[in-house]
Amino acid sequence: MTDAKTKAAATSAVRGRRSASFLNPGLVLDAAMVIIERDGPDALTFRRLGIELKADHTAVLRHFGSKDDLLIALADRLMEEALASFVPSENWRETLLSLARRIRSAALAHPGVAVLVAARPPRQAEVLRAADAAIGALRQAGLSARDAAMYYLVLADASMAAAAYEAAIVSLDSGAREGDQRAWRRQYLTASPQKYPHLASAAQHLADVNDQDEFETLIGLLLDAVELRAQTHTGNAGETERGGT
Amino acid sequence: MTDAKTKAAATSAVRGRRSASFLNPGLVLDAAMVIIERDGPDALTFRRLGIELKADHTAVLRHFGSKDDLLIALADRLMEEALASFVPSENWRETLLSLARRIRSAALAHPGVAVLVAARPPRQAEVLRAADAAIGALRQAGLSARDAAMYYLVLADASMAAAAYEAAIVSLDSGAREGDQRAWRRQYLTASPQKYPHLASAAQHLADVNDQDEFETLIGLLLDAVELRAQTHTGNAGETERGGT
DNA sequence: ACCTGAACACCGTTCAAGT
DNA sequence: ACCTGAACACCGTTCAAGT
Repeated sequence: MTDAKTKAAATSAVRGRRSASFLNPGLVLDAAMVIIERDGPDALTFRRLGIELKADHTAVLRHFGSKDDLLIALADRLMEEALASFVPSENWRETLLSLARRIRSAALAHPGVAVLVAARPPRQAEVLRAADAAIGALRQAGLSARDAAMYYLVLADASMAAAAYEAAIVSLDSGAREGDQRAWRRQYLTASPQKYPHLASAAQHLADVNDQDEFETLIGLLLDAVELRAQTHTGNAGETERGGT
Repeated sequence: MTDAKTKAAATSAVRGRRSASFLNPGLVLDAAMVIIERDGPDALTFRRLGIELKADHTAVLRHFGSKDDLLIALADRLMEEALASFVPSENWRETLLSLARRIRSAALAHPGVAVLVAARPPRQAEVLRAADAAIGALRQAGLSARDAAMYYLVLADASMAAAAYEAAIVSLDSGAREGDQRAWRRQYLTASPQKYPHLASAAQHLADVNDQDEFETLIGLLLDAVELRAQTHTGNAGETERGGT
């Protein structure tokens, strides 16, 4: 890192120019985040990047081979931002809850980026650290290595999927989002109590739920069930009773 | 419906032509589904629709005002397909499990469509019927109307989000998907056991998990936790102990 | 009432040319 | 070693014109 910077500075000094290149991957990613958060995910184009960076729109291709490469790099940056300040707690539930909340916060802080990159697994050391902490927490709860692996995947993917889903709705242009929301509320609030008695009796409660409560409830339910299974297995004999593969 | 068809037939008879219009919304949606499943979600363009329908690419705009309108109609069709054959079971867990599985099956049968439309709530009577059955199942489990509303949303959105997440990964062009998969597996299978002891001990188990087992585990955990809370509340006094609003 | 086709303002990516 | 700018093969959407 420092080495590369030094070398770049030396090169430009030798050439007697301000710099050999005024663009670098970090600057491109900064500009990409700015564009997405300011103008939405659809606004991320090479031509807009060119304007933002005051360079020709094809110059970016010297640092990222394609738009897909740019998206993968954005995924890494988002995950790094989500997990950099994470520290495992002594309490295993706290550890897992903190990870889930960090994923959601990062996705909602940059919904446009989250929508673009949710399906791309990051290639980032931070993720290994978080995965290790999460699996450790599940072992601490009393689960076998195999169960811990499965429940880690369920928790991680459920958090990612729920966060991306919320981000996708937030990322719709506000016109479409409000139209959708209004249409759906109207539909269940005015549903026939004869045809849909259960829906009608719960309709007002449905309208009252907010997204954060829903996410917290989702994670809370999953952790409750994990805790229940960990206790059951411990109570049985410290081994799962299901047969091997 | 029949009325409109009759009128259209009469018009073409009067005109002495084969038909007043050879395009209609149903034909356009059929063609859109064919294109997406055959060539991927990015291939859904008006020009490709024009070729598929043997019409000018702007003719579609006579039936759907914009591409967004087309996507909303596709969302409706996908949800209708998922829920049309659904019948509630006497067992509340079966009812909820069946709904979750139907959502996943529909999304994986048409992953390209699912990716495009996951964030758009459908405006479809089938969804009201399913929501009523799901909330009824939760009441049957012993939950209050408010808890049933919350848990319905959690279950429905978790199913949708997980199905859309899986569909998004399936929809990546196979080159990108395999590269992602390989990179991520390699990362945790070769992770340093000193730095990441818990991850290293669970790595082989992580590699063995398949997507369907993961989805079933997710829904199983959620239903277990819902059952646990329903029992707890019933045991207390038939009322939740938390304060109002 | 529906379809056509030209046109407009955009895309990502390639490639020869500059410095 | 990096940037430029023309070019190519695409997009969604509009609009005057046909039948």
